[in-house]
Amino acid sequence: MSPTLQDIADVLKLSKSTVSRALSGDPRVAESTRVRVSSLAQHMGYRPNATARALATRRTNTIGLVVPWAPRSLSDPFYLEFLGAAGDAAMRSGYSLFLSAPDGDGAGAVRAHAELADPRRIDGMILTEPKANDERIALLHGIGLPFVVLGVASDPEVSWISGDNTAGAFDAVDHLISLGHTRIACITGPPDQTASKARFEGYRSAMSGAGLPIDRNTIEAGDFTQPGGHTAMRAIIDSGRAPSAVFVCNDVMAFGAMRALREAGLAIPADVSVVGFDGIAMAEYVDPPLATVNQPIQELGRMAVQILIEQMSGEGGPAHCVLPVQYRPSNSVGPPRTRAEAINRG
Amino acid sequence: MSPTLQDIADVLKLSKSTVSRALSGDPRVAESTRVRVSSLAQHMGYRPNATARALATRRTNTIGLVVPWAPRSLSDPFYLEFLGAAGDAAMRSGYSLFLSAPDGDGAGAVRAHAELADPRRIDGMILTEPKANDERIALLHGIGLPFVVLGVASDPEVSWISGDNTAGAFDAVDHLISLGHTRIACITGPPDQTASKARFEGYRSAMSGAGLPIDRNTIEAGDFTQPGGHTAMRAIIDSGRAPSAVFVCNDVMAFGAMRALREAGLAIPADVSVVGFDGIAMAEYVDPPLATVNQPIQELGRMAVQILIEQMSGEGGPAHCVLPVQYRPSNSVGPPRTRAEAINRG
DNA sequence: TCTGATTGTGCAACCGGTTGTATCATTCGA
DNA sequence: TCGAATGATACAACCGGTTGCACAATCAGA
Repeated sequence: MSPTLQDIADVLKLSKSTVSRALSGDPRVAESTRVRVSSLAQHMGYRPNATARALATRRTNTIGLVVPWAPRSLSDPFYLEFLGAAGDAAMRSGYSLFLSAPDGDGAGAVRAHAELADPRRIDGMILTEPKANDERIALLHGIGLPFVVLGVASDPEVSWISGDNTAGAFDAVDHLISLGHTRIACITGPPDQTASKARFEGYRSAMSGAGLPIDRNTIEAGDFTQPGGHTAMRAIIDSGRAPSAVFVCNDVMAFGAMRALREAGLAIPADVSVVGFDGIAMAEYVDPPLATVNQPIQELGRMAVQILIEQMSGEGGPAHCVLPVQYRPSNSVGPPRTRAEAINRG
Repeated sequence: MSPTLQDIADVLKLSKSTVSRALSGDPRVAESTRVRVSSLAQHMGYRPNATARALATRRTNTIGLVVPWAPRSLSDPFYLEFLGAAGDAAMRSGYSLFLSAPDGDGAGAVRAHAELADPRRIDGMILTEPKANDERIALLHGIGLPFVVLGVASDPEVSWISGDNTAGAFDAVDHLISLGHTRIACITGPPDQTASKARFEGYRSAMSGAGLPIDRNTIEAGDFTQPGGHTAMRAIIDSGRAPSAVFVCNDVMAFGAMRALREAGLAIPADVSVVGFDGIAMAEYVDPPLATVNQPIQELGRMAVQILIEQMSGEGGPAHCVLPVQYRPSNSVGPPRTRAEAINRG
């Protein structure tokens, strides 16, 4: 058993309250006592029991994070990077990370949030993949637990942080348009997620801004996974006239789409240009390197923790934070092939 | 504030001990009382305070997991998948996951383990990326915290679980040899990690089993990251005679190596065959699809939790578990090009 | 010498559960 | 009718910290 405050107090013939105060730097204890206590504590290898402290202070110094693991997150490096950055930032601020990985999207996820939030294991929570009318947000509001959403929440009372989805998507699609593409497909994420909508909105706005029509046959909903991107791309190819470019709402789906294009004998970018979204490390390592919209993933993780800590301290109102993203062109995009265009038009 | 046992007791004019026993199904409370208590608890939305319970029972029902985030883990989907599976398995067994993501490999990581283990926040720990004489293992042993290692530990007292690194590497290299390759390079992981050594041993054993010499110039140590694989492959290419195949000790490095090969104008697999290790989802989506050794990643996660739970229950001795892996050929490997061989020999 | 700060420490309650043991009211056998 | 066995519940200690308040000791000023 590791030593307790009482053990130290016994040795020094002090009370445990004095020992507690000495270790916490309370100015009321004499300097000499503080020195004796802290050196003995050091020597005995004393470490405060986090559970007992949490019970007494009603603060756990722990942040909860729920990463739904199906179907998306498990296969998406975006989350690991976010997780790592958030965990690191939390640690630097004296917080730990409590992770829950429910294997479902619906009721299971809601239950997971409740089981994390309600037994007061955590002081605050980071919520990922928000949906339009998200049950989980209502739940946390009801419990009164501070939280921050990774993504955009419609309720102005809710704090959130997000990359600039719409602007990033706009820039990417605008670049395609500037290269001369007119038939630009789009593979979206799950329609109920706010990030999907925002990115699609950027696409839509760039297209209509250039006076380009949107062909329903070139819009497919994916699920943010490689197989999802693959299936969606295949559906677009099979639907008839192939587009000369495709904007995919995340990198992982873009990888699936690239594979579908290769399988169909279409060259990238000669036949079809591909752009992704997120800027995960892997984008630079596929062939050709994937043009994508760089999100400041680590910054998102750090800021999410920072905002959450502010929320937990009770100061200030809800924070809404949009971080700039940067479109990064690469060899997966190029001008449309005139010949292909001609064939398509024919 | 959510209601406590005392609140329920007050309403029903019972003592909190009776309420506690009623809710835990103690046979000593009358059936009628149990019904009254549990229906009121339900109605009031009672949820036991996990902290208080942990303090009283000295069990936190929590498993700690330290994922060092630099340089490797952040960029490696292997860990996210493992994490998800472990988290899910833990949840099903009534445990939660405590995550720590120190940003360093050395002292920082040791400290992170200590800070997680010592304040008795957790009942057990999963330790990743073991090294030859791992300080962290000694630390946990000293504290007396049950733990399981993801990877092989040399101390027979320590429980561990691992894919069959040596056999997997052997099979992969043996396949290359059977295709006619004789100059086979190897990009290893960090030399101090046991997984690196075991995989290299499989490589070495396949080579010597076939009577093939190992050229020092074709062995490079990487760091399990894409850039690391890229740098290592470039070093091998620059060292003089290019190999006709390369065995890379994890998939992520293999992606980096593939890029280096492309940059050097070498075709895969026509000029150089490439094999990875891990079997992450992304391996199927690069071009050409990467031949790799499939690890049962989710199974590893589940089993790690299971073994740990056994350790925590105190039953039985240490468990050592090797899960079979499966070499999966793909288009990134092919027979050596005769012409290239001829040039190389010349 | 007495009063009143000032300083350093101890006491005890509290956080919200769990659990060993005592108490009380029945019911049963003799 | 009495004592013992049984069943249901209450009491109180405990887990290991934190914290409000009381109290003792020291010291300066009157």
